[in-house]
Amino acid sequence: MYDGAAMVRAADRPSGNGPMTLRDVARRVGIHPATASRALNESTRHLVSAATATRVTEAAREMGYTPNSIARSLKTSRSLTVGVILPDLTNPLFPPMVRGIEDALAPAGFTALIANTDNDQVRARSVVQALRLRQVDGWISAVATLHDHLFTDAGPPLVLLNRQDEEGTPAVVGDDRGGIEQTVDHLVELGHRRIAYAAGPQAISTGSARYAAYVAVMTARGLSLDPELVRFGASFSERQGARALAELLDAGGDFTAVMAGNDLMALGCYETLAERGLRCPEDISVVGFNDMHFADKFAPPLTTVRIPHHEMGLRAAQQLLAQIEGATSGVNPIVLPAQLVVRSSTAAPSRRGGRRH
Amino acid sequence: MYDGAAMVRAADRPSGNGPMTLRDVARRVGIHPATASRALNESTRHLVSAATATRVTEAAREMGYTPNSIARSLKTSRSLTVGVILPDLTNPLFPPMVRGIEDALAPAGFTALIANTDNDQVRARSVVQALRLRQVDGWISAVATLHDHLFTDAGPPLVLLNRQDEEGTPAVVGDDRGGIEQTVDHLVELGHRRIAYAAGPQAISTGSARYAAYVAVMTARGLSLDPELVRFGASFSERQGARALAELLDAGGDFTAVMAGNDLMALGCYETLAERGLRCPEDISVVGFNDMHFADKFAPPLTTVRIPHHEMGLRAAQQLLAQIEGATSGVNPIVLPAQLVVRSSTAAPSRRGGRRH
DNA sequence: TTGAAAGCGCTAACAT
DNA sequence: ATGTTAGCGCTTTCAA
Repeated sequence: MYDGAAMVRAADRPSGNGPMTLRDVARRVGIHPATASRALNESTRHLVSAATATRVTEAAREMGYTPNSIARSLKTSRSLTVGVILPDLTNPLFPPMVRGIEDALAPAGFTALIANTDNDQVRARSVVQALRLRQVDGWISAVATLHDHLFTDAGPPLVLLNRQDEEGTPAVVGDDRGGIEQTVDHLVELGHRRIAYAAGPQAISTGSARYAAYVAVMTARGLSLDPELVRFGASFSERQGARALAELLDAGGDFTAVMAGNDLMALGCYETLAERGLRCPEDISVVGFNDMHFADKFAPPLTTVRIPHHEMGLRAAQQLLAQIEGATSGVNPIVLPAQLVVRSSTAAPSRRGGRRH
Repeated sequence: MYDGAAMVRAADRPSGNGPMTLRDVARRVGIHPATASRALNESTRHLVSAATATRVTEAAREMGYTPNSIARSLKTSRSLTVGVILPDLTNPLFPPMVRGIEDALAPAGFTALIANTDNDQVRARSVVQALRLRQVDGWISAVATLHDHLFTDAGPPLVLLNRQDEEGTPAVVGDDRGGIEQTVDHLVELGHRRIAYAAGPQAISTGSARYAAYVAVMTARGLSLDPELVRFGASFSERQGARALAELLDAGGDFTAVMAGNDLMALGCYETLAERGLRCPEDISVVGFNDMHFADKFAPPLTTVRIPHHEMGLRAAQQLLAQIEGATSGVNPIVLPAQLVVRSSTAAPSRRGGRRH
């Protein structure tokens, strides 16, 4: 029989003097640690008599016992952690997604380990490595670069967030096509016909998807697709947005509205317009993408496409949890609806039918 | 002798089929796992012959061995993780701090576990509990509420970030007093005399510290401290900033400038001004605090006090690491310099010597 | 300098 | 329904 039938030394801490351990609880109740373990775990509680179950839970509570998750992980080889790889936490796009991820993970007892790559391949490798050492049970990645194989070598499951790859990796994305459609239609309704596109980097899936959507929708609406109406940014940044619009203006495409790859690029467009003495929206309308935090606070408040960031994080985490549980991925990718938010950066083109610079 | 003298079965994986283990490496080299452990760990490498050291490191690299940090943690009772408690990740104040924390932690092999409290006491308890279960080796807390005792029960060390308590807990903060001083002097130089204060919540240390600094500096400069020049917000939010300024205007204090508790509140002030048909800075100058991301993009670009967010995170993490190593805390709190950034939300008061509403 | 043995705290297979 | 046994992978005395 287990040695602790008669017990309770001073302060219920028969063993050492560290934190409470399962043995301590078991000894207090006069049972075997394994039984205590069964009583304390939801999934095995039914293996134990109701009476002992309550006695154990009670004792654990009284003694302030908290299970050692490290020991549990070692035994079960599950860390109950998920690695979340982000290009840049300071981009306001991501915090709401992180919140969504945490909200989905917490009820399942999982914790997110957040890591920034800083848009740097080298740093990306090192953070992934660091998290791999921590034995994460799964990955959520929002890093930008296509075709990376950081995770694929037979590691734990991966879900992509706000991006897709070409190998059918499970992914949760916003409806880029729908957002662009609404944007073009909004501009057309205002009277715009020549609509320029300051595209994001084409190596990033959202960049290429949105550009493809622009091409498709413009074509479908019978609008001009002149090459001088499109310029590409090398990254989703203000600087690249500013540069792209500057090039568009220099190309003389004679447009009355410009759609930017995302909100940061739209902000860059604002800068270029200011530099050139052009007004938004009077001279040129600007539309962003993402409806990031504070998009309504800029000058002028930005018309942009809202994608449900929080829900995207939520769904990505749920999808990942399902895979960790062994589910095979269902519909893929999961596409969440986009919604145009009209603010003050778009208006009917000026009477003169074009801008001057 | 250890059983693995003759070894190397297929694929160097004599043991099961999971990931490489220390035993596998040892077996490959023909030594005892303990020796391999010593060879692989920086701090014990000197206990082992240079020859074996290289052979082991070599083998480990070739075999793609990565140590199981869970097992290591169980043995050493150190998780090499730090819990970071934030009120709200979506507040642009925090991502740069998080980056600073990560930058300090990574070289030491530590990982940050980020948790949001959402400004909610209940949620705070639950996230702290969740991280406690993960056996974090230390805490960094930027949560707002004073006098909370979430951590104090003899747990691992705690460093406060961007806040202080009254018990001398190690803390890293910005120089609120210096920032306010520069702000007041800037406004005075522009010609302002009646300067209102839309204060942050006084239960939060930054809120009360900045308000106290306002009182002290105004007094020192011989400026009016009329009660109708001060209103308090219940939180550091746009809504509360808007409300505070509305109340100030209604109180008729006849001021020409308003200092806000932080940038978010300053943004709220913008809203109220717009609602009342007042212009910034022509009618009323506005100053924020923090120089958060995009403060330069608002309408008008916000004059505000920059505090070194990244460095604050860095220093907090360094301080924490030192304590984890057993160091006793040195100078406390660590106060990092603030710097007024003048943009376009401040200007000389209008000729008429006051605002009208 | 290396090997042997023990054990961190927990859970799971097996036995009763 | 409960106890026994073993072991997750590692580090750390202790001995040789």
